[in-house]
Amino acid sequence: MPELPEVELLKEHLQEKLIGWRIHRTNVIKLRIVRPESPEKLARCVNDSEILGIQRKGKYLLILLSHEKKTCTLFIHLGMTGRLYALTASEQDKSPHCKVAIEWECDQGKLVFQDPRTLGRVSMDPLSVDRLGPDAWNSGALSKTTLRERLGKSRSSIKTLLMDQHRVAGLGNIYVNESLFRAGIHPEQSGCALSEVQWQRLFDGIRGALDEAFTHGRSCSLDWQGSHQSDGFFYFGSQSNNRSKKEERFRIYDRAHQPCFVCQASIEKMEIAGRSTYYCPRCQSL
DNA sequence: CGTCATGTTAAGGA
DNA sequence: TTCCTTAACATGAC
Repeated sequence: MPELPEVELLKEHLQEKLIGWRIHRTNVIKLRIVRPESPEKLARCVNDSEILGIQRKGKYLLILLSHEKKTCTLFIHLGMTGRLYALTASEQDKSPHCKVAIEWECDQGKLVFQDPRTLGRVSMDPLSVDRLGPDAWNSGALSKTTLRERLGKSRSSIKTLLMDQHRVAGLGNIYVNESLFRAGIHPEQSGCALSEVQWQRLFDGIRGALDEAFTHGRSCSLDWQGSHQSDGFFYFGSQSNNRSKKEERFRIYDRAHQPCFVCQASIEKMEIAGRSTYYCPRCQSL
């Protein structure tokens, strides 16, 4: 369920749980997840290695491994429906054992990757991550100026540009909608038409949308035992126990025909780049 | 039954 | 070259 905030919180969660775990076996159940190399090669590189660290870039999770005195990195993308969680030995009977795509058996427990739609990916190939633009949350990487430099020369719509991971990494459909609403910018506005004031507002809008998602996400338990089983390590979903939280979380996303929280105008929905786009016609006029 | 879905990539056309 | 749309992937929620 991942855009940048969900992956960031997952990273923090796994950092506390998974560092030092030793992988001894890799079970690839859904072969498609491992690309472009073969599942066999993945298993050779990962088995008998120790987890040294966990990082995030854009929507990718990076697992740093030590394997026979060398280091290597596992690149994990959760796609649309991927979930990753670690179960200690005493927690393993709580695992649902269904929809599992990959399992890593470790001395200390089990690392499980579930992905019903198999849009996610596990890879040793750094190419996709190398091609990402600056991370949207890393303030050393993204500033008002980098935003203008990377998006301001194109005539494409600002929404399309923000969705492009090669320009800025980490924002997806939800947080692009949220960021543009906060910035008061119409999603169809062309990148090269934004004013200096609008770049600043967009930068602040992105920071604000992500920051609020972190705050909200940290208030939700990611603990397996305390959560609904089918949504254990993520808080975004359509579970009934999440619905009220979802309404609190999003100011514009999925609120078509509802009143804008700022001006009460009816929120409109349109399609841009094949994705649902929500905006307030009054707060985000062209 | 039909519609929509947090993502990425390739293909084809203007 | 740039930029757009569409389809594909495979499944679940409603």
